[in-house]
Amino acid sequence: MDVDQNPAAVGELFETVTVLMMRHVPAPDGLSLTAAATLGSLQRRGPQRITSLATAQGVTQPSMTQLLRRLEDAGLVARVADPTDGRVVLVELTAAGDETLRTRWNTRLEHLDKVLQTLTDEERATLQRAAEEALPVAQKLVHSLAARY
Amino acid sequence: MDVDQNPAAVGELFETVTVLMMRHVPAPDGLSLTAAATLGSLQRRGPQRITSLATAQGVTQPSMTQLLRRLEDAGLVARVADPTDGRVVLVELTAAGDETLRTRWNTRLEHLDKVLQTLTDEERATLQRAAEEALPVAQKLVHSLAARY
DNA sequence: CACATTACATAGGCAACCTATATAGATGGA
DNA sequence: TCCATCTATATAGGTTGCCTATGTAATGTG
Repeated sequence: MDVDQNPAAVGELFETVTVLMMRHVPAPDGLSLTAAATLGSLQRRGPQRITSLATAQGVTQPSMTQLLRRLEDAGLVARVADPTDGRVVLVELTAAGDETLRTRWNTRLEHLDKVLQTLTDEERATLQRAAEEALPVAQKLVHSLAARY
Repeated sequence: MDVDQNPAAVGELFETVTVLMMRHVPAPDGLSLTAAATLGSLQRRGPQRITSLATAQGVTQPSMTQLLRRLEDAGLVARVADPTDGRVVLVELTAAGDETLRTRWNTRLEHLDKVLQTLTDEERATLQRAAEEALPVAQKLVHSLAARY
């Protein structure tokens, strides 16, 4: 198969996947994309300051402050003072936040799985194979892009 | 490579791609995901009624009415009376809407391409190959899900 | 010690979704 | 024909999540 057969395939696939995930896979906990990604970052990297979280998610600091207030009201994150700098507020994931994130992931994965059942075995295998090849590359991409902080 | 090595690879890839597209690829025209997808539907399938567009995009009819008012104010769509049914409003893409959609696609593709340049040649080839395999399957998925109307 | 810088919070506004409801046209039966 | 009902869209009012502009407290610096 010629590699240059469809140079826009990556773009088309990415747009298609985005529509699929945003429109057709529910977020049962009502978490927005930014909220879920922020919790995910706290889960993977531990407590972080608000400005860092804002930069990593590509939103302004006031937006992140507001989002974190909602997440704190919901008991999913907690604010901790930074002992070395009185201006800084460190945000950490609570046990409830961790649990919510795990449940969200499971629920979305189950739903996606159900959606994938409408495909043939062969189509599913194709998708599986392609995903396993592409995943590390895509993760490297997002990681390098989110690392501006 | 074992197909069952990472059963959640599809889910992880799809979440990763969604974050990449929603957070790191700009929408220069300020079109929301729903707005762009609605214009795309009008471009591919021609004039449609408001209720159909709402169902296809998974939003309520009032939300679609409101979105279309904004798009109409921006000159991207036009309302046409249905000669056979006085209640119905058919919505069609204007020339400006068509142009906006093409520009959006090109801009986003260019940006994505720039982002992909941070990868090695080999990684890009892997992504390209995987995308070409997965694209038809993903398109079939979204099409069957959006076809509830 | 005064002044700039940094980290976060607050205020006010807009976009894009929602539910509930109103209105105009179509349709079907007495 | 006429009235009731259904259908397609519009309107009203509320929430979330983003924005810019600005305020405040802590830190660093000449």
